[in-house]
Amino acid sequence: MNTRIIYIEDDFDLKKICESGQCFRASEEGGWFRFLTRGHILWIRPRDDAGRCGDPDETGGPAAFEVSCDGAEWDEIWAPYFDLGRDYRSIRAAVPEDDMFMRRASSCGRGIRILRQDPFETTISFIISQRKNIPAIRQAVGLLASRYGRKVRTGDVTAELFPEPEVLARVPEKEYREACRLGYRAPYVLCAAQMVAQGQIDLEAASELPDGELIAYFQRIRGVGVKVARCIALFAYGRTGVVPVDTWIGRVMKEQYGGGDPFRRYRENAGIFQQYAFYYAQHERGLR
DNA sequence: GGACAGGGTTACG
DNA sequence: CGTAACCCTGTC
Repeated sequence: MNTRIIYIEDDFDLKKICESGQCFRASEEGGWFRFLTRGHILWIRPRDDAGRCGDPDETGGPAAFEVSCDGAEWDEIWAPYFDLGRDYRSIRAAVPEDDMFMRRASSCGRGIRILRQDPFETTISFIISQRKNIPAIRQAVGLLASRYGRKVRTGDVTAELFPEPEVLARVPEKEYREACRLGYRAPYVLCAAQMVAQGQIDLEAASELPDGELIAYFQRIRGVGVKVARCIALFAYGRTGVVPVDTWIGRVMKEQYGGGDPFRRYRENAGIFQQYAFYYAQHERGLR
């Protein structure tokens, strides 16, 4: 594989990004991380063993990464995908002294980025996510990709891209139920794919809408409620002020803030802190 | 191997 | 506005 070296100055932790629960098809094999989006595949690994993860004082210079793509593809596809135009280090540094939970959470989640993912993939993935845990979501989304996605090849390794709306719109609901194990979500997925394929949902035009209207627009899809719509806004359209409230975040609000909303004060970065809090809550569970 | 919860949403009362 | 039902998978 032809590779080149790129440098990243800001927070950037591949493992945490994979685990952060926004993307369900990223993977790690033999030290290489694989990401997929919009017909592109990226293999990336830290150049030095520790990478940024092992930099406790945050004063180190840029971290080096080996990547499979050329410079143009990095700039056009992957830098926006990883939201590299945003300074997460400054955002973390601005947490007030009084918010100890968020100081711990953002420190623990340092390196996470809010990915700018494909809107169709994000919509389908988060419809599937309801009442599932992360391993189960990965399984279901992977099944869709392996059955209906176009294959791409890098050397002798192949991967399946996320399927096109037109393809998913023509799959019988029965097949979603029985072969893809989607259960009651089967009609939701079919409906969403059909609305996108037929242009009733315009994923391009949606990007022009303000946050509230964008969320309402996606709730027109059956099976998309406020939580999933907010996930789409945050993870596909970069609306970092939007906070999806799931059971984990709900628990944090109840147990750490007496039922109050700890995110509101962070305004346009509230969604980023939501992601730190989500990661931290999951991480704590793992350590119990 | 059974119980329980899991990145919710819809359709009822 | 609260609540049951929805289908299936991980995890203890």
